[in-house]
Amino acid sequence: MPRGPRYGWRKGRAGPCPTRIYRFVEPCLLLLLHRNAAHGYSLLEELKEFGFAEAPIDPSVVYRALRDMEAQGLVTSIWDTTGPGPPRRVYRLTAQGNQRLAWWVADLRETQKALGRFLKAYEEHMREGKGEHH
Amino acid sequence: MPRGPRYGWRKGRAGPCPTRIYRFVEPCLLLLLHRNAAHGYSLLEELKEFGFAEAPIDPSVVYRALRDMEAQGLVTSIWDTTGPGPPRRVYRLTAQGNQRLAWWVADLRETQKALGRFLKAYEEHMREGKGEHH
DNA sequence: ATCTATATGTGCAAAATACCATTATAGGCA
DNA sequence: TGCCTATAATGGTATTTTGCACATATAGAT
Repeated sequence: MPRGPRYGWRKGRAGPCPTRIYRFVEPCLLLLLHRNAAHGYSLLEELKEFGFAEAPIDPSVVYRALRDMEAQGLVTSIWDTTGPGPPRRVYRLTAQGNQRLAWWVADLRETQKALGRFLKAYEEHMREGKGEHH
Repeated sequence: MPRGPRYGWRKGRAGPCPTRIYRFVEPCLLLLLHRNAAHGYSLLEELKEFGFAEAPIDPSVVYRALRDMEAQGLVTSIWDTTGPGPPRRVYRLTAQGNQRLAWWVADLRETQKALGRFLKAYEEHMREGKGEHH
């Protein structure tokens, strides 16, 4: 709802899609690749499972994330020229990527707790103060 | 734990403190000011309640957030020269700030849900696949 | 006189993201 | 053939948020 130069980024968006969490695409991609090797374009579709359907993510963000992750050794890629259409870069998770996913999960669980603390504090305050501020 | 140029921002920090959530200081400040009018330096202490103790926030972030919020009409400020030490800028919530807080709460509840979906997907996948990736 | 706590700021660089545009392959169709 | 669409990957750049270092000022304590 709020407007102004800070909300949202450009086009009435509430924030970075969809969770307001820094680099949230990375853990999502790691989890998807833990399930199966895949190429960027198909991952773009699979991401919708995590809320990237309501607030669609830009393809460039996904492709860049994948290349960054490869530079960090979290994934490896090979070109797949079989099948029709342009060649696809198929990514596969590494052992390092597996560790990074575990690290992300621990980190996101902390984030969830902090979020819970804030919302609980809000609700308790509102129960007492009846929504009025002085 | 992970290293590399992307983790953390500068000094082994995991991310923007402490929740990995964009602009998380703003809703925290709005809630604190909903409870009571206060000045920046005291808010800096009160923020620890929301997890800014383990990963201390830089004062400049708080002061900047307060001035930005004033520019947006979410808070008003007056100089308080009574009492010892340098003058303090005391902030008070406006009706708009009250609305913005409600908006933030709704937004953060969505974030919490998305986070829950991701963590649930992770746990379910791990229960089936026994942590091994192909 | 110097040190510390209180209190508020400024300037700058790094990182994440949105938005826009480009390149390329292949199939369908008028 | 020429045009359109889907698939697939990538590059450039402005905006936003944040971290970090630094500057300034008042007042009490040693």
